[in-house]
Amino acid sequence: MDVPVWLRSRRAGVGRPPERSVAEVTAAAIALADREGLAAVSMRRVAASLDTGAASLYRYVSSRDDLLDLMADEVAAGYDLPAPGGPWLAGLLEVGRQGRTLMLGHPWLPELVLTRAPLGPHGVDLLEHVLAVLDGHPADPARKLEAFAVLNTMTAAFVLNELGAASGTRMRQGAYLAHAIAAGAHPHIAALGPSPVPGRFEDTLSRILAGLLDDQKEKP
Amino acid sequence: MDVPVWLRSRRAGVGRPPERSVAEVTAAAIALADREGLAAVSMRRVAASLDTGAASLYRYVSSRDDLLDLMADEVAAGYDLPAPGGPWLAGLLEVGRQGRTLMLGHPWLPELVLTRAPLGPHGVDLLEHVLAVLDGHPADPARKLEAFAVLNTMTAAFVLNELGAASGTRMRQGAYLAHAIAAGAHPHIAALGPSPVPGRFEDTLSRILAGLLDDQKEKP
DNA sequence: TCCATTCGAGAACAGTGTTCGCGAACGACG
DNA sequence: CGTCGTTCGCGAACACTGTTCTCGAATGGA
Repeated sequence: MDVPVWLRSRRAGVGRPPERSVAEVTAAAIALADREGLAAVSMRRVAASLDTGAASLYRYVSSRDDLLDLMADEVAAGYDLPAPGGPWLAGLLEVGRQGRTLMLGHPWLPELVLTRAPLGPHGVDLLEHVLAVLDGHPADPARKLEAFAVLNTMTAAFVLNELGAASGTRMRQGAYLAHAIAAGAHPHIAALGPSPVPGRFEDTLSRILAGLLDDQKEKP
Repeated sequence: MDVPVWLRSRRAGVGRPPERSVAEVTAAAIALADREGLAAVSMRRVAASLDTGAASLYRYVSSRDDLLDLMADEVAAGYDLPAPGGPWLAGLLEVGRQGRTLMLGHPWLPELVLTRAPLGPHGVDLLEHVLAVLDGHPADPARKLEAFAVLNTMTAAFVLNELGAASGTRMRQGAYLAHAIAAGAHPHIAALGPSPVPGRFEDTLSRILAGLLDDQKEKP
């Protein structure tokens, strides 16, 4: 289909009524991903967790990618957006904090956020909220949109690193780094000392957003 | 294997010599990805482009993921790193510029950079260069490492957007955005006007890096 | 000339996303 | 109640996928 997943035509009271709903399918896929990771979310496995066949899912979802988009947007329903007000940076940091919590609870989300940018209903709500937070700010609309994208991207990338450090994924790159140090020829890397760990999330995000938006010498 | 791809044991002059090399396999995979995208890089298709069977590739590469890591690092060989010197921000911006060019030439790269962080030999060289550029800078080692990660992540994310805008991928989210605007209830989004396009790459990157590193009130 | 060692690669396994087609189930209408 | 148009469920099939097993072939050093 050419049309986005979220506004496909609804039924017209005629014909056999469906036994399940898009929301149920999405919920099953999210539960499966939470339990066994994104790779386990195959049409057959999702269908099996609903006691049905893989082909049936295509009545609710037009492709696996659609299902992934639905999953991401559904999790974005978990944002608890406060009324905008107060300093804009604090408002954006709150969004980042909540995003990080959501992603830590659904470790498959960062990859989805980083590689596709589908903006379903809840994503649009989030964007609306960010724009509201930035309401009095003098920056270009384009720059505000950019700030929204940077906020999401950096949060996802940060959480991906956090999760990679928790599992042993960090070991693999660390192993080669150690080799590169031992081989000499990389003095600055060697001078770093023993694996300095990246800093706090909020501090980093705050600096980045401030650099992007808090420029006192705005273009006239 | 537990050990990274880049330092697996070399041959010992005994037995039948291999007919191909890791570099050849990597080059074939890169050529295929350039031509038909990352999804086309299957073991069978890469093998076919080398006139051999899929199983043979496992003599050079221990998994498809390994091959992807090799591809990413091989492209990173294309950086032309100048001697460090001059203002650090200009040095980092030059790295970003070159990274963007590399990624625009290999549209499958951003996804790889965003979702995995394997740091092969050329990635390590790049890190060494960035640390050299940042040599006199007073920031923590951890923050310098973070700046390196942010530089790569933001470049990849930016190029991914650029590529998505060039193809019709942008249409899909734009379509739903338009619907959200028409439905009311999102006044700030509606106030943005007709699809403001994100700003220039170097300007954005410059602001972000400056915010991250150029803080005059460093912690004592 | 052996022969340990390595390489090449066909065959097979256990999956994958997606499409087709048909029987079954339903709401509205007569 | 019976019919009818429409929709749904889903088994079967297709064209792939990554990976492993296996075994014959090739090789260079002794």
